[in-house]
Amino acid sequence: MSRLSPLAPEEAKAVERLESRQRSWRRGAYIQRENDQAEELVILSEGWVIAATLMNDGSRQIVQVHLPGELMGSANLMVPRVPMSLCAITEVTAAMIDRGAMARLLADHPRLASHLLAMAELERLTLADRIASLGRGSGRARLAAFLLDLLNRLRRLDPSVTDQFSMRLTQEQIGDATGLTAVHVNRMMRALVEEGSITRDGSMVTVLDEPKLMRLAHYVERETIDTSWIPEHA
Amino acid sequence: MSRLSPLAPEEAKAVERLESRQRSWRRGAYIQRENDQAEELVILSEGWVIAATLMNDGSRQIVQVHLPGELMGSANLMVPRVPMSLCAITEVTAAMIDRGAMARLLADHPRLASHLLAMAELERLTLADRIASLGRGSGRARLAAFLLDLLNRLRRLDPSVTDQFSMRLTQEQIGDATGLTAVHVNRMMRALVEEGSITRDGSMVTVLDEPKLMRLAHYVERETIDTSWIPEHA
DNA sequence: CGACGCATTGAAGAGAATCAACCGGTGTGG
DNA sequence: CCACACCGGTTGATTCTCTTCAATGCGTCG
Repeated sequence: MSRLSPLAPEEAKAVERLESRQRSWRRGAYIQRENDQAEELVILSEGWVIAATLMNDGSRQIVQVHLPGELMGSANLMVPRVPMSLCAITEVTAAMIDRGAMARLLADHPRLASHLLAMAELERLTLADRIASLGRGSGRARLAAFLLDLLNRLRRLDPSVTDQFSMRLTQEQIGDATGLTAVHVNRMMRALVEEGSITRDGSMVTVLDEPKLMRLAHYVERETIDTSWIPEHA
Repeated sequence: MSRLSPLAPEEAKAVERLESRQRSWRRGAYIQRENDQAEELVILSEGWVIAATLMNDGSRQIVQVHLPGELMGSANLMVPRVPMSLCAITEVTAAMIDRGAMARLLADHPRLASHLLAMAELERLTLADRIASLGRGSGRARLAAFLLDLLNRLRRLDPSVTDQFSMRLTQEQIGDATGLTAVHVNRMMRALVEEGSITRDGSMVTVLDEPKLMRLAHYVERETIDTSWIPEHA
């Protein structure tokens, strides 16, 4: 959260207290299941988590891939049932935050609502970009957008990341995220390799021609967010 | 906004003052253009507006259809450039809200940030549903979901709406929203008519078999939002 | 060793895009 | 007032992307 705009010391302390209740999950475990009673929000500290919804024909759509540091299930604050399953796709540790505790936090530190608002708006933009990618855009384009999104978010997380990262999703999961079948993901991945955009070595993906990928994906780099509108701390 | 949770009188007054600067646009006019300097948010009072982004291959993706009462371009508060064009598809009147005025409003009435947060989260859920619809789901399913979404939102807006509404988008625009071509929208629309799910008369669309449409669309009715977490007004 | 998860590859089929033409209504300028 | 252009909807024929079904290989783990 502090990446957006500095917190006052007592705000930071209050947030930290919330994060004390850490738990861990192994690969494949569900952190929250769709339609469960929504009691808690989750802050991801280690590992990758997917937010997905199951459709009544058995297919699955992965709506987001969460990386460490992100707040997950923020809608749980205000809906009675969990809208999307959260599933650990690697070893995961995360902090569970009670819905009531979150409400108290906002009551005690009203300025934090603005921070959450900024995060929510940012994610809304990301989702809008994903809608554009899914609605228009070939399989190759969707895949390119998906890879670039992951790469850029990992860069923000760890500045030592340059042009490669370890893909922690199976091709089946990539398909569920991009709206393709696993088979087609495989073929498109291969196509990206053959045209020289990327290379692969095991789970490692290296981006060779980023401008080309960006063009292919219609990728828009979202500019840094302006936080000057967040009220000053008293 | 007050539909979510009652506002204190002085909050309501402050919000109303913001909405005083009304303007109107004719069909087809742009209210905001992608990449413009982001100076203002917009509250829609009359008419329909689409939020769309243009891709570099010339195709367009409509991310949202805005109905009266909605806050549009809320991201403009925090990004330097308008992320998505707002285009009037009917006669439109709306209130322009200066970004600075919005910031002052949040500073003076910090509780309102919670309200905005609730609205943002709600829209995030809507966008997530749209992602699921676009990612998985045939043309018919996407179209069904699109129609049901509009119908249900119009119902919330005007309780006298039961099973029909006037579709204000052209088939080309429906295609841009559902990720299909205009031609295919036409065929799928026709298919929905032939299977007895809907009928059409001019721009009027009547839903004949709503349960069937909902099954087809994997439609999930989002439950009412819980606002008990919003801090009490002092 | 055998089961299983995951990546890979081939062949066939379905769904959607593309290209092209036509139609009715509406507006508009001569 | 009419001719014409234009927009939006409709339809047919063709092409292509992606899915589906099926089989194989490879590494890991019990």
